[in-house]
Amino acid sequence: MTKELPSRYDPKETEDKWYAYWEEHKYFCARPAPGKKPFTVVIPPPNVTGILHMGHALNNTIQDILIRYHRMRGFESLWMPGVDHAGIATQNVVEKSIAKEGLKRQDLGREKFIQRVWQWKEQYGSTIIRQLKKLGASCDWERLRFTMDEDYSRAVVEVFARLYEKKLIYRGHYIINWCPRCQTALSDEEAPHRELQGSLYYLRYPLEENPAEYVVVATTRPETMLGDTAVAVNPKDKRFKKLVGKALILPLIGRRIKVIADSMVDPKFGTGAVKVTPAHDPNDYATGKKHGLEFINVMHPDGRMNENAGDYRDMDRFEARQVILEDLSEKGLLEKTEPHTLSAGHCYRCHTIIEPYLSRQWFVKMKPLAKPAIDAAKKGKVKFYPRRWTKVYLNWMENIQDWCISRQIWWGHRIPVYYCAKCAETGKSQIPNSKFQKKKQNSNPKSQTEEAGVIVSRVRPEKCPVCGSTDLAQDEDVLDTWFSSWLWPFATFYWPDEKRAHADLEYFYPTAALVTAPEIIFFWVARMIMAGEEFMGKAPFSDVYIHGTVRDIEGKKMSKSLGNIIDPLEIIAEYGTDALRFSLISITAQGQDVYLSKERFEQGRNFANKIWNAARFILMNLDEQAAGQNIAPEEGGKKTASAANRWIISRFHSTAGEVARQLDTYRFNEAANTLYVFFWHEFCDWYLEMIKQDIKNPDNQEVMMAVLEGFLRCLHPFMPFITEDLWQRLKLRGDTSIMRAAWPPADKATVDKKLEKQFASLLALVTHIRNLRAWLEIKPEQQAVVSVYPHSKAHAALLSESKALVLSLARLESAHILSENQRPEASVSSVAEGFDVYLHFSGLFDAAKEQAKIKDRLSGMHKSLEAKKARMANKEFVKKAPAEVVEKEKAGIEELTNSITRLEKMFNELQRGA
RNA sequence: GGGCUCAUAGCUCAGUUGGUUAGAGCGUUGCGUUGACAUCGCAAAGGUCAGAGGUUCAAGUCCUCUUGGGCCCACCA
Repeated sequence: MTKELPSRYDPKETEDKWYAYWEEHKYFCARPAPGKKPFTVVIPPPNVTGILHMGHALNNTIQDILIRYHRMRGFESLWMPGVDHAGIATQNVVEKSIAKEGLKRQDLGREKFIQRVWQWKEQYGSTIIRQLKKLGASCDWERLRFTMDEDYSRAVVEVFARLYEKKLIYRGHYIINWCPRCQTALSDEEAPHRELQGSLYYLRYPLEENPAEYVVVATTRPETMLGDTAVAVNPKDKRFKKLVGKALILPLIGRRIKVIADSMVDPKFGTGAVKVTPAHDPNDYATGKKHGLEFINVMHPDGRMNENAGDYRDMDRFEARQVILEDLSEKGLLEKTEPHTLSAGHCYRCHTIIEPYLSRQWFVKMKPLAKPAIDAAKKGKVKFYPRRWTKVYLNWMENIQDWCISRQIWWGHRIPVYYCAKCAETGKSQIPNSKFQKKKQNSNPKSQTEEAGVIVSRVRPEKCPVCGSTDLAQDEDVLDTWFSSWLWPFATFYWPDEKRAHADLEYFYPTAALVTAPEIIFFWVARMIMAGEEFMGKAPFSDVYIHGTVRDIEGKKMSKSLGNIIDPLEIIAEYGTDALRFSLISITAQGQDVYLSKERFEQGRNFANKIWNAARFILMNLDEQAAGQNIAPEEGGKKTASAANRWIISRFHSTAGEVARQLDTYRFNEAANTLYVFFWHEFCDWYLEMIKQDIKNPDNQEVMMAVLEGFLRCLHPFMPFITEDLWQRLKLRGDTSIMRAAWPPADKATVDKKLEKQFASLLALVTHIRNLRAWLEIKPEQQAVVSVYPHSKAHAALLSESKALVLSLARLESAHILSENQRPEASVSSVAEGFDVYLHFSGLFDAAKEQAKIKDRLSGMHKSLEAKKARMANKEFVKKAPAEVVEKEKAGIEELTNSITRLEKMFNELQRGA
């Protein structure tokens, strides 16, 4: 079995091979298992147009670690994968692709266009899945879901119908966020505000009775003045008191508009007089409703001015702005222009400035849905990691606005609403069909009334249930993509199809943890909690882990347009998947953004190589007899006698326990770091170096192998490929894959803290000797001689047991053990914790230099000792600090005093000698 | 306007619920030994934990303020 390995780890040799092996053996599959606890994670479904970026890489590595870790801990671990149809994004991509053929979607028509989208999906839609597999994601691929699948769509329609029946969905004319480029309505979340450098324009509106007088209004969007139907002032504003009720002539259009009084106007802003455009501003809309103003829409859906815009008709909104300003200026009606920073909504898909636009849309009434979801977070049924996101979540939930869910695009779930032309004409409404609905209606007669001719149906109705007409037309709009995503944790289990869903949904829902980025909290996390509470009666997950945003080294978000992208697939090709995963994880502190540069991945690659070479070394030196033994560190610890072996076994278990604790609390970077330090520095730099010269010793054989094997299991969730590969080469245990092996159990019996501490002092002794050697420039090949005086019997015992180790680690010919008051001639001295050490040295060296060195150390030690003494002298400290801490201080004083005494003695001896 | 977050070694960052002389990676300096690894080893230098005040026996860690970055939310036309 001991085959010669190359001296460098080559990820390309292992990754695809082992991934195929795992898939073939169905190790990723999870099925309800009685007696086993489930551990479920649903993937944040990437967009079907997605290609793997660093954000995905981080997000999915975290999930994979959780899943693999829990799988090894004996949970039935399910990672549910899937892809999101991403309405607007996908439609945009396909529109771009047909544009190459000179086609617009309108040229194809709805049906053909949607066919093209499906074609596109068949061709490119699995890219992201392939890439996730490259990343090592251990999803149960047999369950792969797509939000536009027939089953999934059924859930979407069901949810729409239920909410409509509960009167939580309604249709209405409101100001919504409109993207003139995508030509669709957007929810508030889809139109994030960005700051802009703009101007505040002061416009003069002449009085009807005396055109020489005017009211000055300030605006940032002068083109909307074409739709003005009033000017508002604050009723308490003395400046305008006499103008209220008077008429103004709207310039350029010539419309007669009134001056109205409304307390919402801030007299301190601008001129104190506000133009009111009820069809193009949410505030003005409210004012318009309140005062019964006219709503005049002046824009086409594509952002050009419409027939109400007079001479500006068909100009783009920004072009119209310029021309209007010129025209006003010409007429002397542009008083002044001031620079002004404003914030405006931007389309989250195409970044176009959105237009507040009056249109008829479908909405979800959110307040009733939010309530249980707020409770869930407040009662700790849903916990955020880091905790601070709870506040962000609650703040949003408590101020939640109704959700605009209709989109004027073609790719998505078509709204399950049908209109009966005949009923609309005659004004008959759909007959309420559920008892619940009736009750609600009665108890709240003011709730919205049924609209005539509107039929909401789970299946396409043959004829109108009211009048029997077959003249039915389905709503042209589709639903917001997030209206399907919010059902993800249960719709993926075939809800509401009870037959199909039952066993899985029962077993795997609610899920354990959701892993996502902060910008998704409102879009998705909050809404999933609401949907879970509403339709399942339970929050969909108990933990939400929010990781940081991946940024470039300057802190900028990675984006194509900035050209600062680091492509994870490139990193995989260059450094390997394990390196990518490990490096990403080790720099991802809980809740902090990740600042990334390519060099960061060297650390991961180097670590993989280090592991590879340590394993190579062990395999090369393994006796046939020891090979194939079924030894785990769990068992190995009790058998072995040598201090070094007991030490490394104890350290291994301490490490495993610590890593488990860190993973259980989502401290991934700390877990990665703990494993790194243990393996590299303790296992390789110290332990393997210790046993090197006695490597054929059966105890050593057993322990080095056992610790390596156990370590590989601990590391597997982080670096799945190299760990599997080496584990297979060791073949120590009966399992067929490291994935099937158990995470090392936390066995406190094998952890010996006292031994660990004592052993550390032995290692410190070695470091001291090496330090002296380096200081005296003793060549490595030159074997030195030391004399050591141990401060206690325990130290003496440990030293004599492990003398051989010290000799080889410090490259010594011999080490004499001294009794008190012996100082060898021609030596240079130092004091380690628990030992005086004298390095025999007959060459030239400067005693003064040595003294200076000792003095330097002494001053540091004195400072520390004084601090400790002061603490112990403080009665409050002794009284109030925990006994453990006081004990520690006491021991520290003793130790320090001892060391100081020893050092001072040396110092004085040197003084005398000089 | 409200909220969150960051400031620790030359650089990039860790540092659990306060508790030895504050850590890592990279970089720097010196030395490299019987072939696991130069993608390596050994040793070393380098920090008044942004500033000021407070709470506490004890503060990098908790509180307040200041300075300077970043982010999110909000209907200032």
